[in-house]
Parts: sequence; C-alpha cells; structure tokens
Amino acid sequence: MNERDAERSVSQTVRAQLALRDMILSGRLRPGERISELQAVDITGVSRTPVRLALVRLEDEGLLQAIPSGGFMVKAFTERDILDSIELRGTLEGLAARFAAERGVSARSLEPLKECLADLDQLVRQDPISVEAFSAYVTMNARFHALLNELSASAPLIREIDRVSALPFASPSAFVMAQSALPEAHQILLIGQDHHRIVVDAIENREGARAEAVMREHSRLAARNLRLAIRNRTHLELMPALALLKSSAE
Amino acid sequence: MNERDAERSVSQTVRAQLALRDMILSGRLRPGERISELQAVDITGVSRTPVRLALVRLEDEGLLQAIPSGGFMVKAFTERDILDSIELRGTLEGLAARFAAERGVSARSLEPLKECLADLDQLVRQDPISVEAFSAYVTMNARFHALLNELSASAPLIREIDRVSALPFASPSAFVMAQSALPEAHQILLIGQDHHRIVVDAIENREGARAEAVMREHSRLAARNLRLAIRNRTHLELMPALALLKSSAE
DNA sequence: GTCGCATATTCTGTATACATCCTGCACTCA
DNA sequence: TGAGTGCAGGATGTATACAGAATATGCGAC
Repeated sequence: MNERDAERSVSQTVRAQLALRDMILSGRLRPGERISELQAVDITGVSRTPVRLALVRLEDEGLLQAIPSGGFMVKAFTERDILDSIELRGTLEGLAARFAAERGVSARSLEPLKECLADLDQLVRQDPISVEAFSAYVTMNARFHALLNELSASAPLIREIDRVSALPFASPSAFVMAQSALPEAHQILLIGQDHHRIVVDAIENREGARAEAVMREHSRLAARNLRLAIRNRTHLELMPALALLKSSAE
Repeated sequence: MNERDAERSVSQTVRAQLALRDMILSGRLRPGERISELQAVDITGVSRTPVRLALVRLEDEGLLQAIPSGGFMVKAFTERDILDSIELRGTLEGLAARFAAERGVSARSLEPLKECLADLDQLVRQDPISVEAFSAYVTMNARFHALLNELSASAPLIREIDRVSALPFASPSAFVMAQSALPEAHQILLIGQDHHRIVVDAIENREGARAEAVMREHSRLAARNLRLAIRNRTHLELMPALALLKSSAE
C-alpha cells in the first residue's frame, strides 16, 4: 500500500484532525487565533462536515477552545498550566501504580515491563548518549509508561491518563528530547530510569504508597526539564508543544 | 420566556444531547445497545448533523463508546469501574485541595466556602433529616465541591475534575439521595460534613498533605454508600446512574 | 474627530442528498 | 451439516445548499 492509498484509507475526519493538529503544534496557528470552518476547509481540503467533527475532537483533546458565540480558537496555555498538567499526569500515574501494587499483579504480566526496563537500561548505559539513543529512549519510555498504566487494570483511569497525556506538553516523553541539549542530560536520564526501577520493585512487593510516591516524583523530572529549557531559552525547537504558550509568558 | 421558547433558544445539538443522555440514564437505552444515527434522529426529532455532534460529545463524556467499524453503543460499566471512578475523583479533588493549601488562598476567597459550610451545617443539624433537606444538601454539597476546586486556581485540573464528575455515578452527590433510605443516613452526613470542615481548616493552615488526604477519604464515603445501597438492593431508583451497570453485575 | 447606527459580508447551525462500507441472511457447494 | 460466498438492506461518511446570527465596515451626525 503506497502513501496515497494509506491517506485514502483513513477517514476525512481523521485526516482533517491530523492536519489541524499539526498546524497548531507547529505554531502556524497561533494561540488565541480563531479558526473558522472555511479556513479549516482550505487547510485540510475536506468539506465542512468532517472539518467540524475534527474541530470538536480537537476541542475535546484540549487544543482548541469553544467560543461562546460559536466557532473555535486555538487554546493558549500559561507556564503554570503546563506545570499543573505535568503534576496532574504524575498524580494519575501514581494512582495507577498504587492500584497495581495494592491489587497485585501476576509475575507473568510483569514480564513485559521488566523487559522494557532492561531495554531502557541498555540505552542509558551509553556514555555519551547519541541522539539516536535519545530518540529510542522516547519510544521505549512511552511503552514503559503505557505498560505500567495497564497494570492498574482500571479502564476509567487509563482513559483519563491517556487524555491528559494527549496534551503535547504533558506526555511522559514531552521534554526528553529537550534534555539531550542539556549538560545534565545523562544524569537526569539515569535518575528517571532509577524511578522506573523503583516503581516496578514497589509494585512487585505490593508497596502501594511507595509506588505512588515515586511516580509522582518521576513526573517532576519533566517539570524540571521544562524549567531548565525555558530558562536557557535553548533548543526550543525540540519542544514544539511550547507553541501553545501564551505569548506573554514566552 | 415559556418552556417552548427556552427549548428553541438552545441549539439542536444540545437538545439532542440532553434527550439522548436522558434516554441512556433512564435505562431506556441499555448498556451495550447500539445507537444508530437514524434511531437517534427518531428519538430527538432533529436531523442527522446535530445528532452526530451530540453522539460525539456523549462519547467524550463517557456515556457512549465508539464502535471500530463506525457508530456508537451505550457504554457498560462494572461495579469496579464505578468504584475506580469515585477514587479517581477523590484523587483529583485531593490534588485540588493540596494546590489550594500549598499555594495559599486569601481570606476573602475562602469566605464563600465558609458560608457554604455554615449552610450545610444547618442542614445536617436537623434530626431526623427531611427529604427536602437531603435534596437541598445535594445542591449545596455540589456548590461546596465546586468552590473548593476553584480554589486550586488550576484550569487544567478543574477541567479534568469536571470531566470525571460528569459521569453520573462519579459526581460528589451521586449517592447522597440513596443515603436517605439508609438507617445510617444521618451519621454518614455528619461524617461527610466533618470532612468538609477539616479540608477548609487544612487549606487555611496551608497543610497540603492533610487537605489532600481528607478529600481522598471523603470520596470513599460515596463508595461506601454505593456498596451499602447495592447490597441492600433497596431504593435503586434513587440512583439512576446504575442503569449503566453491566447486567451481569446487577 | 469620534461615536453610533445601518448595512453588508461572513460565519455557523442545520437539513438533506449521495456514495461507500458494513452487516446479516440466504443459498450453494463441499 | 457446516462453512463460505454473494446479495440486499441499512448504516455511516461526506459534500453541499440554505437560513439565521454575528461581526466588520462605512457612512452620517454630533
């Protein structure tokens, strides 16, 4: 199947959603800017019906905000909003870890997580860490978090975590690439990996409070990276999510 | 403005959403049942375009589930899902209380909360408590929780709390009316009110951990009520949300 | 020069027609 | 008898036309 067929195979609604999301995250649509449906039609090349569906979905996703009189505008976030979203994710992931620990998980279901842990170990063991390794870390890290959340065996909780993590600046890997430009890069990765190890251990030993606490702290690494990167004003291009920052805070 | 005009003034989309939500919560549409757009058109009396929007919104709300091949079905929940949703709400409200406590709130912004607390005090002081008082408690309790969440001053957090509380069985007042049929009714209300008092005190004294812990525990009252009501199988009609329970768990 | 109002344009909300895809049933062949 | 296939019916995805509302613009009056 070539690319053209692949594009054909997804619905117009999804295609519009992807195109608009890309425009927003790349900063071509600025925070606070109104998006008219006709404009969205021009951008995406599909008709108003799927465009409207895509706009509603993006509102739900948190990237757009409904205007009372009708229509949508690109949502603007403060630095505080971003930090709160990260804390929020940490809290939810902490709850997931606690559920997993308190309710107990079978040795069998813990296996994929341990394999993932080992893969991450190999990646962070490199010194210095290549950009490719950073990129691989992002993928594997996302997998680790997903597996961990699933261990909670709680559909409502997983749903909310996915929702919060969908905000581009709140996902577990949002600022990992930004780290790669920092001198402390390797150390931060090692600390994060230690958190991973601890949470698995805590779940295995059914230490709910410990599992919860370490996941909360883990999310604060992202907050720390964000602050460092903003202070240094360097390599902002590694964090496309910051296109959503209110201009006053930039 | 009479009722007919009021109905006219809201959009067809909202009207369809309300009508369908009512059908779902009243149990006339059963969990697992597919809702076709044409069927929804018949129910609501509006055309397919707004019906489709309403279906998408109900999906985000969590009442419907998208079918991979297209269309929607009424979501079914297990008792565990409901308990987890309550714990989830408690965790988020706990985070809100902690934010309020740690960041500090002005005496002025704490006033409405204290007034609300006093109003609730008056209601629970009655013995025995009338059904009208229970109903007033539900309203005032919702107001208390809303005010409390606002004190977090965190838009992303408030957004998530509202979202989770939109599930009919996860809201702070979901099972208060069910309490009214229990012999322990009064005692449970008094305990809940004590939680309210403690959280306000903790916020005032900037005791973040205490504020968080008490809000978590507070949500467990709802879980306790739910379990009691289900065990007693009595007055299930006071909890319309249970129409969403998987039939196997009924 | 500025404020207010009227008009014109543009946008959203809604309805409906059409095409494509899925689903279920019956029939046929092994 | 069971499994697979083809067809019919219906459902969803999409495009577009139309009506009403909101907004912007320009003109006139103070």
